[in-house]
Amino acid sequence: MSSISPTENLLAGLSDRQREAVTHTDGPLLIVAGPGSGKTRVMAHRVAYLVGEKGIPPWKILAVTFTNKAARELRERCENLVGGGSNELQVRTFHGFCSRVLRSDGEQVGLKPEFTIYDADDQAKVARRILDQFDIDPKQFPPRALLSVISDAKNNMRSPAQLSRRTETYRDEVAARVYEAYEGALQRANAVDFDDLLLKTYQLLEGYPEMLEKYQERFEHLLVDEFQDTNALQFQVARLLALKSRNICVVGDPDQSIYSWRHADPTNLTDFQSTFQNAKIVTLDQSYRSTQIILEAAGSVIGNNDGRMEKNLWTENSRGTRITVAETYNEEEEARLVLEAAKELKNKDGIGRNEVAIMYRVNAQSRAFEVACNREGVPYRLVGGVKFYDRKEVKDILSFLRLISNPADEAALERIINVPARGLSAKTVTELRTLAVSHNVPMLDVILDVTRVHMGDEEPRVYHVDLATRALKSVAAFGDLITRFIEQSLSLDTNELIDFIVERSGYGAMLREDKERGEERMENLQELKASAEDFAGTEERGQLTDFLENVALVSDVDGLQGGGGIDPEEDALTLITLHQAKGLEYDAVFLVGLEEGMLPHSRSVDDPTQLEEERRLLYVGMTRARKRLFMFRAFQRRFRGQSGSQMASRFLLEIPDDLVTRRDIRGHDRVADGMPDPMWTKHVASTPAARPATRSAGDLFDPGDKVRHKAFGEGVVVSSSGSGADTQVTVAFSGQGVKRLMLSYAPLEKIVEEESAQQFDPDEDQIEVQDPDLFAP
DNA sequence: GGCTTAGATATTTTT
DNA sequence: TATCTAAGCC
Repeated sequence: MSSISPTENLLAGLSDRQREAVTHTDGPLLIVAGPGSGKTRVMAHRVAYLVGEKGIPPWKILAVTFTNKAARELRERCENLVGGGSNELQVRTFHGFCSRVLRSDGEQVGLKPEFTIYDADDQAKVARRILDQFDIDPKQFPPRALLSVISDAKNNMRSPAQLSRRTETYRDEVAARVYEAYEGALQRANAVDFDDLLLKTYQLLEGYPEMLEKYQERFEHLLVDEFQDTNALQFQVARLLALKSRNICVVGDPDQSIYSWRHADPTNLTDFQSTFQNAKIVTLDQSYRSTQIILEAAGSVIGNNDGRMEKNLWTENSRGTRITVAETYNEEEEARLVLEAAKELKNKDGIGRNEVAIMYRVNAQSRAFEVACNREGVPYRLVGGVKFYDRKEVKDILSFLRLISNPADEAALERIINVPARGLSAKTVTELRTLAVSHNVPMLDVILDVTRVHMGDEEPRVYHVDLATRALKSVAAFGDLITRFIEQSLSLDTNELIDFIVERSGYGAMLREDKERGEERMENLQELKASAEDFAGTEERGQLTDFLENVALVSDVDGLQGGGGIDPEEDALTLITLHQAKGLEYDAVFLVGLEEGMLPHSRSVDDPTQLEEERRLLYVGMTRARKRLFMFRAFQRRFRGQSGSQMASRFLLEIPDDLVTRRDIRGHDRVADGMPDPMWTKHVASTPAARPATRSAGDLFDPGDKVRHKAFGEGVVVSSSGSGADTQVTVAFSGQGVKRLMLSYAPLEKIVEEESAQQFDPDEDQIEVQDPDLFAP
């Protein structure tokens, strides 16, 4: 314990606003925290203040975050401030907290304590099976889409019956039927999906007053992080917990709400204020992170969103360097130039690779950067990618564990019933399943019934299984295998159990057969074993459930790096999606792919609401940067094997010119070169007079000219912009709509008089300035 | 029962 | 381009 007064110590380095947020401990509090305003710091100090100054026991404080990473970080910072006893502090993710509640009190809502948490894969499998049963064509009703309707329903707290009552289309009706069957399947499997964790917790608190009281008594203070990304259910759970004490503190930034597609509902911020009347509002708008220029630019972009909770970020940091906006030819060059710039940052500005991130809208964009990094020998860290627990072999062995822990877990059973192959065909499995469904018992019960008789039990079978002797034999063998596993699970630590399963199930033998990837897969299983060792030593069945819960809820396993894992110490560039970048910061940030269709994403452009979310996404990206920000755009991009060219992102036009340095393909300052800048050329017809005097290929296409394109047929030029190789031509094709084409790539013919025309070679990289006379009749 | 192949399909994904 | 699924074949 420090000799200085704890409070003095705690509040010392805080701004007035931050201090206000930390010390307002009675009643509801809303902290609107801009990027880089020190919100984690405030939350940690608040907890420390509650414990140290207000004498609240740590176990009576519940802090909920969205990610495990955020939870870990907050916990660590609290522990540093609070010291002893802080390990009883409840810092959890929403789902982690709910899971905890349901493990101890879930019986009330129909859950046994060993319930399984189904992941997206399991859900899809359940849905597909139901479609099969109902004889619904999965092409017409993709399982994903149905699951999304189900998820919507759950998030609106609607039961299958309620959903079916408000169906409007045939699709809704199908969804309602599938929903009902889906719920039945999960119920039978003693399983929940992620939405259920929240929904069932809500139902528990809402429907059982003694439960509500218990948890309200337990948690005197509640903190909720990233409040702008909470969904309706999460808000309801938080609301119920805090209804009595009213000691609830939520922290969020509506401008960083980027998960509405996952039911996040930013109106929770206003709902919060009406639910908890007289909530104090503290706005943290001083950034300790970014330069003035970066903040100004980000501010002017986000300023284009309507109905915002106005908030002007400011900083005492230096003005900083202008934002570099660069345009490249294609994604390859984009990658090359980004790496070049990163190298320069390292050499000239002393910004190491660890402090540099490349951020993009969609995962597929990482590819060009990976290729370039590999070619140049630049180490990189790819965030995301195939997760360790998503690997096939890991999932397979986990399914054995799940089945052992929860014998009703049907998704697990079906995954491994015939892996490795043990003579249980799809037909056999269907027979077993049908029987199980009709008797409303877990499939494993039927299997074990067959096994029992097969092993010589005199008593006749309970279920009438209509299968050939050979199949029955296979079923019995499998049942026997699982029985042994369950027996072993009572005395073995989970890591030992994994060994036992791998060997006895034949999985190990199967991997040893596989010359190509077997070794690698076996190594992954060794890693799985290693991760289970952390849980060893406690009561066996409990440790198995804990381990499985951890696997289900804690997807980002650090220490379990798997493939592509890079030593955290290594000086490597970070490749990351904009979504994943939330909450992180780097000295230098490269935002790439700033084109219409990419950012904003093409699926968002015709919905103003979604468009605003795209803008927030860019805002999040921009505000990750401490010192330097680069924004890249490619003229042409290969996407799904096809290349096409897009206009520059509209968002680029929202950044004031005086905050920006523009560079062209060759890295030249465009303005200095006196070149017209296609990126800033608005998409309107240019008058001949506005074009540069120099004759170039671009001038060959004037508005009104007739042209022919290999794929699109004949059309009329609407406008052209840029010059030389950079020329873009907009053409209205009959029946094909208006297309924007890169002259140097588009196989575009000009129709002069009758048939005389010039064809540009689409494979030519650079187009030479053509003599216009060539086109004379 | 498992392998090969054609055909379709394609944001973001904290849990 | 890559990835997945269903169907087709041995």
